[in-house]
Amino acid sequence: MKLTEAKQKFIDSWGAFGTHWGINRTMAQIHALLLVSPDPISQDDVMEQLSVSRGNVNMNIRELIDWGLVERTSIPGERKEFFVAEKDIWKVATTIIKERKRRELDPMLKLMDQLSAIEGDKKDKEAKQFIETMQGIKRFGNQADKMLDVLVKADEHWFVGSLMKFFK
Amino acid sequence: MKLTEAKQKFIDSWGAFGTHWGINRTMAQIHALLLVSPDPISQDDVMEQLSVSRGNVNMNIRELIDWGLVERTSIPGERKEFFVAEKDIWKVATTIIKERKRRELDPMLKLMDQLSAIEGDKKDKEAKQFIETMQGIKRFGNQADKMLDVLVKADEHWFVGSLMKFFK
DNA sequence: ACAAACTTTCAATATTATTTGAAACTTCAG
DNA sequence: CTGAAGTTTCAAATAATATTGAAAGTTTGT
Repeated sequence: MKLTEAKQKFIDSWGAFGTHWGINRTMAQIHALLLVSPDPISQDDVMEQLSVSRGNVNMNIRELIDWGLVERTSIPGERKEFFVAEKDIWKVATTIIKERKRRELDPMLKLMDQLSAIEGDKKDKEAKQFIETMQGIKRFGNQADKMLDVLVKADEHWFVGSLMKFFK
Repeated sequence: MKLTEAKQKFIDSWGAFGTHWGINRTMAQIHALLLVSPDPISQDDVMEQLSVSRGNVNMNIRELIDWGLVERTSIPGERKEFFVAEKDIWKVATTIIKERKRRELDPMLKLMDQLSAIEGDKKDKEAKQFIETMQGIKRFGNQADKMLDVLVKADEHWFVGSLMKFFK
């Protein structure tokens, strides 16, 4: 396979992969493009290479920056803005974990707290089952939360070295 | 909060949560409904409680069964089929992890293998960076894969006991 | 074999999510 | 201050995805 073809395939697949995880295709594709671009690229570059509109590129790059996966940068002598993606996959992954935890897991756990505090007869089968389910999710979520916290704070080498041994 | 209200809130939130993770809203809602139903329920029950069509319920229940999260069951004396969800959240989570690993992570790693085997000059900056990125993803993915394998095979008690200590 | 009860399928339709593009806004050099 | 270069916004258009519902298929009891 030739480099250009491989790049295209990576961008397409990363985009498809994203859609399975609730990330919009274009955002994932822009991320992919930036991941395989050694040098900073501009909005116009992205527009051209992915054939998407200026507005779309602008919005999605903004979101990627918001996630902490992409940075603005400038090139001396150029008026335009350029962008680069974090290339270290460990950092990319921990950033994503951190953000999704904050945006989705944490609020979900807060909700479980509310929901397991319903008023009503604990003898009622429905109520009993409901409270148990909510608490089960809460307990599990808290464990996952703790685990991910440590994971995110850990250094890659420590993780790969000590922890991976643990994971056989 | 009253039980009925709490149930509804849970179903809605589980549905919204699902959409952020690439799972369609109705499928997640049906799952939620089954999670909080102590007894098996029929397609008609789901239709009524969620106000969705028979076809929709049928398709989404089928998919939930395919994922291993829901089971068909029958009630003596009843002609209809009834359904129950796995209630143990640990099992639910490991099932989902197993399935998504198989459906998404494994194929992605296979692709990375192909893509890091491009022909071309390793001196070329673009090619070098590309190969490095692909291998980085592959390495990370393999680690995650291994870790999730152990997690999935582990027993909850072992996990919570021994491993959680490790995760401070 | 018949028909009632129930389940499945899928083309048409509705809904939701994404994308466009042109106008408004900002920045900067001269 | 002016206008060219660049960026952002967002209502409208489009595309992707999910849902409906009626017809076809299946199972079961008599």
